[in-house]
Order: sequence, then C-alpha cells, then structure tokens
Amino acid sequence: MDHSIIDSKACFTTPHDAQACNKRIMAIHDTLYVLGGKWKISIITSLGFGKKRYSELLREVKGISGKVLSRELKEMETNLLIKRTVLDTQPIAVEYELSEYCENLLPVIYNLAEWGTEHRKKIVSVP
Amino acid sequence: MDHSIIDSKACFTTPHDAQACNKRIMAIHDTLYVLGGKWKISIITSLGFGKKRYSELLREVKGISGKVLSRELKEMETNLLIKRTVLDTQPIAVEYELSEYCENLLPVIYNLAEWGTEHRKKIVSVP
DNA sequence: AGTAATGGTGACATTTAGGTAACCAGCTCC
DNA sequence: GGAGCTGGTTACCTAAATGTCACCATTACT
Repeated sequence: MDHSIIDSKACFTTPHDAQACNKRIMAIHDTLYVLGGKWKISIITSLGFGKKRYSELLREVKGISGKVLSRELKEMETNLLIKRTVLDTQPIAVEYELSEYCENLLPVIYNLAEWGTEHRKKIVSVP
Repeated sequence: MDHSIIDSKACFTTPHDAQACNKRIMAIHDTLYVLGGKWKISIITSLGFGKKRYSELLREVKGISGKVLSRELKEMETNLLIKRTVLDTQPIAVEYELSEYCENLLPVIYNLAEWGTEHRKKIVSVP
C-alpha cells in the first residue's frame, strides 16, 4: 500500500487496476486531443468573445489557413463544442459560436492556463 | 461589453487585450506540451505508483521504445516533473520518481481525466 | 462581361513525432 | 573470453500533422 503521491493526494481515484488505469489514460488523451494541436485553443478563445463568421475567424486567428480552419471547426462541431448556423443572407453567411456544453471545458482550460503560467515562471527562474 | 461565455463565467481573467490573450494561449500550449504526446501521461501514471528504474518503466509502459522513453524522461526532468537518481550499485541502477513539484500538476491531470470520461459518454450517446 | 466577396475543397509538399534495429561502455558470471 | 545484464545513443525510416496554392459555386456590384 505504498504507492506514493498519486494515492496520497487522492488525485487518481482508482489504484493499481490495469484496466481502470488504461481507461483513465484514454480519457486524458481524449481531452488532450480535443484541446490539442496548433489552433483549437486560439479558436475557442476567439469564439469566447462572441460568435464569429468563418471569414472573421480567418482574420482573427492569425496564421491559420482556410483549409485548417474549416477542418478544425468541423471537428469541434462533431465534438459538440461549437454550434454552426447558416444564415440565409445574401451572400450566405455562416456563424460559429461556443455551445453551452463547451462551458464545461472552460474551467479545465483555465487550469491549464494557470499551471502553464506558473510553470513558465518556474522554469525561467531555474539556474 | 458583450463577450459572452468566457467573461460571464470568469474563466478567462483578462478580456480583449491581445497581448494578455496571447500570453494565456501560450501558457495553455505550454501545459499541453508538457502533458502531450503519446507517452507522458502513461509515464506519470506509472511513476505515480512509486519510483521505478529505467528497465522497469520500459516493461510497464507497454509499447514504448528505449529511445523514446529516455527522451521523454529527459524532457520531464528538465521540466522538473521527475527526479533522476543514479544508485551506485553493481551494475549501476537509475531510479526515476515524480518530484514534489509534479504534485501541482496532478489536479490538472485529474480534471482532464474527468472531462474526458464525461465527454466520451456524451459523444457515444449522441444520435 | 469582369471583379470581388461569400464559405469552402482538393492535391501536393513539408515538418514533426514516433518507431526499428543496431550498437556501446561498464560490470558480472561461468 | 563469451554471454548477459545495466542504461542508454545513433542512424535511418514511416506516419501523422500542418502548410501552400489553386480551384469552385453563388451572389452582387459596376
């Protein structure tokens, strides 16, 4: 019963059961995948300030290409993080916005930001 | 002053200041990088159950190659997540363990696991 | 008819991450 | 001296992520 930090901190609920352990690892990788890559965080941040059209995102998320933007948006839509609405204006306009479901993700992102900020300080201060 | 979810949930501290925004995005990517890739979470999980030697990790982290393991360990060491101790036994043995600093990361990982678990349920239940 | 804006898509090239297998030094056992 | 263990490193190769650039249909304006 001496498995150190993880159990003692009650951060990992299940101990040495390989299957539960693997499920947990997969869950973590799922989340990392949903948030990972070069652009997702920027897109979420941009949409965090309000709904945007495709061309607005293309302008605001600096450096992204049209192809990658549309792919990322599609993926985030199938992950239910984003709502896509086609307006029947002339010419046609498409609006993207964060979904309500995406709100669950914001505290997670917040923690990533906090830890990253502190970590950067820590690393640059190391001799 | 209508920038929706993010501010209303107080999840992003600073509003529409581009520089602060970018710093935050970088911080998030730092964290994602520290935890990202195919193996880091598995290594942390394995070391979470107690200190391990190189060859033990090679056996327990199933599928990893020696090259990648040593690279990941080095990187995690420079990120101060891991302590490396050379024991002067014969033959020489090297022990790896999670650092105290790494404990700060465990709640973050915990959140990733929780969200990932719920998200998987959500996605498979979608029509 | 020509130009520009909308929201994209497709073929291809490049970059990065990860995998394979051979090799090495130091030591021990036989 | 040969085989086997330790903890690695190296050169080379494949696969995945990302970037570039050309292209498309629709509508509107001039």
